[in-house]
Amino acid sequence: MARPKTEDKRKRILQAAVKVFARKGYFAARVSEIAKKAGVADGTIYLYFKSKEDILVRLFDEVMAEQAEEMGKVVRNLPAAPERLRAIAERHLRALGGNRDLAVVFQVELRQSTQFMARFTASWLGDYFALITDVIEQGQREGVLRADLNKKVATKAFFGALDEMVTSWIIGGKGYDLAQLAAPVVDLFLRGAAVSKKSAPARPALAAVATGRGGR
Amino acid sequence: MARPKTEDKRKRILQAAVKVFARKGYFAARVSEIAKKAGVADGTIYLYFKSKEDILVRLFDEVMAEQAEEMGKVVRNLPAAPERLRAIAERHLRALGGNRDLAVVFQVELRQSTQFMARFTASWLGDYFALITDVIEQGQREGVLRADLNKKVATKAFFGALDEMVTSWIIGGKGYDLAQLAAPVVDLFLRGAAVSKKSAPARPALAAVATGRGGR
Amino acid sequence: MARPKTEDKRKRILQAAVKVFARKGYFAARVSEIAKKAGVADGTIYLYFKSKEDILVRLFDEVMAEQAEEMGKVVRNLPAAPERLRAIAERHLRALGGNRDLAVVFQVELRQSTQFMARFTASWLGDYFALITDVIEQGQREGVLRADLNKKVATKAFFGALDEMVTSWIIGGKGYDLAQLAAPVVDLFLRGAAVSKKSAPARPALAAVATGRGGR
Amino acid sequence: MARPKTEDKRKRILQAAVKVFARKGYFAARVSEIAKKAGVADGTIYLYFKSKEDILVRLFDEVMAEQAEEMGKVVRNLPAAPERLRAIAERHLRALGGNRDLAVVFQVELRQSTQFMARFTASWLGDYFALITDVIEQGQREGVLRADLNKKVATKAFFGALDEMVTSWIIGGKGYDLAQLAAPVVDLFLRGAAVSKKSAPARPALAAVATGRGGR
DNA sequence: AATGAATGAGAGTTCATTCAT
DNA sequence: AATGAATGAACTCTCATTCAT
Repeated sequence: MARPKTEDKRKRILQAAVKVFARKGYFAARVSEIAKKAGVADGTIYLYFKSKEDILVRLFDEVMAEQAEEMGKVVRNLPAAPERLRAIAERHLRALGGNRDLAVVFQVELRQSTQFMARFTASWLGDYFALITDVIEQGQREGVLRADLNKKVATKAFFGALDEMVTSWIIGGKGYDLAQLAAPVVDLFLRGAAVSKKSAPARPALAAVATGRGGR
Repeated sequence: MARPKTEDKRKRILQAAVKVFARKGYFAARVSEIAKKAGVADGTIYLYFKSKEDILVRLFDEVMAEQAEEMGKVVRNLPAAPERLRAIAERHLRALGGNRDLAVVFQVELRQSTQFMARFTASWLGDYFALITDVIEQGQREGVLRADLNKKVATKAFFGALDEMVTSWIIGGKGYDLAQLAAPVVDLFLRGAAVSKKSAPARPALAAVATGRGGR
Repeated sequence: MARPKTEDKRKRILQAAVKVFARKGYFAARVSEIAKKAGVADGTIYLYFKSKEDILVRLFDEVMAEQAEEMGKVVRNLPAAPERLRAIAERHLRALGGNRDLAVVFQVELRQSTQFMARFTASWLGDYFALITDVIEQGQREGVLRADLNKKVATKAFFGALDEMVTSWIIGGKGYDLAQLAAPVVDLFLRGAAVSKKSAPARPALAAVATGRGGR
Repeated sequence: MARPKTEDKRKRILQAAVKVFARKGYFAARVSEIAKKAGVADGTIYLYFKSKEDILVRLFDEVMAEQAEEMGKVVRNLPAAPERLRAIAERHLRALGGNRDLAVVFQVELRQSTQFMARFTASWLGDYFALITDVIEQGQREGVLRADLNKKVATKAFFGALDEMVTSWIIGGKGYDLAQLAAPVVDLFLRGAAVSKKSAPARPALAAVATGRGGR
């Protein structure tokens, strides 16, 4: 029964870290404050993590591992590329929209330095990008996505759009439901902003859906 | 001509700061290193800037003021919304793609903290977003952009896509020409990733899938 | 007995500070030198004191608290005003004459600024003045001290005389016994410097006491 | 006509220094602030003074030279020791009571360090003490002052009493006339605080003088 | 004589990390 | 495993002084 208590402590430290990093920023965050919030002694943190930076790294890794697994499941359960993209967007926005502190850490604190970013890109973010690229590729093979699309550009544009939704949501602090933006974002990604040259007066039905909210 | 030497010194400090911030990151950057690289004494920096943070802030403000002005000119000289978006994208990518160090500072260092970000958003970034939103609105009025588009979401998606191009370019370190991505990004933004349903009889089945509902 | 080591460390820092302040002066004193002399790390000082200034303030407060208590006891155990004044003078001179470094800190370093002085006056020095004034008042009521005396002026003159004995002793550096000056100072304060017009050939006994040494 | 302007500048610097030292304290005083208040450039100060400390030293020396001369005159013009002491006290208190800023510098700033104090004592203060001692000695020879008095102790007590009047006046900040304390202080010094045992009815005339006012 | 931009040495303080208990 | 007192390296900024003009 030693493990559960131990695991509990580790988790408490991680949760405390999310809060402190989010409120103060990684550099201004004090290890002693994380310890205090986690209800452990300063030194105890070093029984579970190598260093302050290690806390941030593990945080990212663990959240990402969880997300990656679920993301994989979700995608596998859907057949067509558009639905898959929609599901990805929704998960992405729901995961971060559900925990503002975590979102702050992911959007802001994890981007402290080129080295940090390069490292994360190399590990999890690379996988995420690969997942999106795969779906796009599949869409192209199946003929639902334009074959003349540059896959990499499309992948980055897709991710960049989602990423910006999250960042704006954090900064805006308006508290709207982030996940609701999944639909309009994916719709825009698929159909584009321009009026389809041959399409008639546009579909009023869809318009109603796509409009709606979407705070800044 | 009263202080060419003085202005020169100020500029040298700013340029040195870009380099040092880019290589070390804002926090790890040492004021003394900036001074050394600028060829001035440590104390001299404080004749031109209030603090280390002030250097970063001025850097951002001055680059942004310059960009904002040129961005305004560029947009005013073009009539249609699509061309304007293309011009914005090109300027955006060219401005950052032309100076990797500056790009690093803008993509990474300036996003150190929510406070920093909120502050920059409030000043220049807000104007930039407004400019994009205006162009989109105009396009909607003129009937070239879909009227059922959520302007804010579209603005963020547009910016987010560009932003991610820059970030990926920095991290990739591959050294390709960033500005070349302007065309595909804008094309994707305008036409979308999906195959246009009516342009060619297309595959009805798949088209139905791509249309689908508006999501959630 | 929970923290003999801790208390010991605090005391060692205070003692080291007295020495360093006395030799170098408050401003020129280096925190690192105090730490070294106390046998602790620089940072350790900040576990016990808020700042360099705080060391000085605590030093004063703690010495004064101790002195004030003993001074009160001494005075309460003596009935007549003259004896009480004599006891005060003796304690005052003995307290500072027993530790030259401490005396330097009290006579010189603590008077660095009007703010410092005002602050100390407001706290302990005010109490000390009040004690002296009380004794003088009592003497007047009892008819041993002249009723036409301005109490406040007398209080300041009494304190000023003692204070100057200490200062001169410090600067002179001759190393005589400061406490021996208590008798002549109080004698002068009580009887005055002038020849008592009606008093006969003067009292040889007291003269012997008042003369003695007391070099500057 | 070069000299007057130059002398004027030197004087302006000295006057500015008195104000700044008094308000900020010697250490916190900024040379640039003195320059600004004197209406000269920072560098100009170094044409007239060797260093910041030199300003303080000159300040003291010049004021003291002036005072010493006048003090000498005053004393020479009076025959008896008691009158001379009264004149000294009055000059002392009037000189400092007439210029609070100067008084602050003399009472507080000049006592920054044992070295400072020792130095000043060695030069002017030593002369001042010698003057007082001489007068006391003379009084003893003439039989107006007690022969059994320790001259040095009496000198210090006399000076200390005056010194404390000034310090209290500065700290109190009440703004009463400092010079008015000369009479009661000297009266106390000469006649003492105790009721003269044999002079029963006491001298009403002197009593009236000794009472009077006398700020806090 | 006067200027004031430039210099650069210098120190208080913080805080991640360690380690004796 | 847990503690938390102790460590000490590290860094921004200030300001007396200089010197080219």
